[in-house]
Amino acid sequence: MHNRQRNGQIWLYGKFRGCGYKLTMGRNIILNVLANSDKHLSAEEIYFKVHSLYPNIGLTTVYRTLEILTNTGLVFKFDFGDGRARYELSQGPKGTRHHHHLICTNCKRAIDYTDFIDKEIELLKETEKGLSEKFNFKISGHQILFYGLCEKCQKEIK
Amino acid sequence: MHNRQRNGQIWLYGKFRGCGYKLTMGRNIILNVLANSDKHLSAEEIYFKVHSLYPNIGLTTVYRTLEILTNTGLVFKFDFGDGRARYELSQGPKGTRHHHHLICTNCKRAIDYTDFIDKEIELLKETEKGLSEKFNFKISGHQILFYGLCEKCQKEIK
DNA sequence: ATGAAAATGATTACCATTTCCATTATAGTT
DNA sequence: AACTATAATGGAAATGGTAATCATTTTCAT
Repeated sequence: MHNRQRNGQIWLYGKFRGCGYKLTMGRNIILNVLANSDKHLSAEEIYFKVHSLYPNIGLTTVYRTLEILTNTGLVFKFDFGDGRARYELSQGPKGTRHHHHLICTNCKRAIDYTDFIDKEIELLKETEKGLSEKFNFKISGHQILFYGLCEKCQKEIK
Repeated sequence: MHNRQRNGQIWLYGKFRGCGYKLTMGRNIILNVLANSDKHLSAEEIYFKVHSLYPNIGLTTVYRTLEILTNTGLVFKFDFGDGRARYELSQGPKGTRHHHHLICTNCKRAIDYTDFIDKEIELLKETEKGLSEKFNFKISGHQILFYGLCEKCQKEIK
C-alpha cells in the first residue's frame, strides 16, 4: 500500500527532489490527484480528493504544496476570475499538455481547448521575442483566456 | 465646483444613463479617477484616489460602481494573480485602447503593451470564430497575459 | 417641490488563502 | 537499523479582498 502510493508519479520525483524538497506522502498524493484528475481543480477540490485517500493531510499542506509546485513550474496556477485559483499539472508522462481556456462569464465553468493552438503558439513565440527585447522582460509563460457565454447559459439567459 | 466635477467625462454619460443607471456624484468621480490615472488600478487604489477628492464616498460604493461598470462593458476587470482585481476604462475619448499585459511574477507589476497587437488581434479573431463554432460559445472578450521577470527583478534575483 | 425608486455608507459577513507554532516525518549519516 | 539536523505538517487563528445587509439619503421624472 505504502508502495503503491510511492509508485504513482515516478516521473515527477526527480524534479521534486532536484529542487531540494523532500518527497513526502502528502506531496506524493497531491501529485497523484493532480495527475489523475480532470484539469483545473481548485485547492479545495484537491483537498477533498486528497483527503478521501489520506485523511490526515490538511488544507494547509495542500496550499503549501501547490505553491511549491507552482513556483517550480510543475503546476500551472490559473485565475479565472471567480475568486478561487485553479491548478493543473504542466505536463504529463506524455509530455507537455499545453492548452488555453474558454471561460463562461455566467457559470464560471472553464473549457480547455487545444485546437488552433499551433498557429497561436507560433504567433506567441514571435510576440514573446519582440516583447522580451522591447521591455527587457524575461518571459516564462503565458495565459490566454476567452470570455463569453457557454451553450447552456446562452439558452438560460435568453 | 459641482459643475467642474460634472463636466469631467461627458462622453461616458450617455452610456451610463443608457443602461438605466443614475449618474451620481460618486460614480462620476470614480469615472474621472479611472479616466485620468494610469491603468490597472485596484479597487483600493481607486478608493484612496476617490476619497482624497471626495471624502464621503465609501469603499462599498467603489466596489458597486466598478461592478456596474464591468458588467456594462465600460471597464475591464483583470486578475493578474496577486489576489486583487485591477480595473481600467475600456475606452477613452479617442476610442478603444485595447492592450495586453506583461506581468512580473516577482514584483507583480504589470506592463501594458499595444505592440504586436494588430497581428495578434487578427489571429484572435480567427480563433474566436473557430472556437465559437466548435464549442457553441458566444465569445465576448479575451485576455492575454505574458508572465516573466521584469528588468529590475532579473537583476535583483541574479 | 414631490415621491417612488435607486444609491449610499457603515458595519458585518464571507471565504480563499496565509501565518503561527508546537509536533512529527524525512533522509543523509553513522 | 538507529541517530539527528532539518524540513514538513496540521490545526487554529489571522488576514485581506470582496459581497451582503439595512437604515438613511439622493436622484430624477413628474
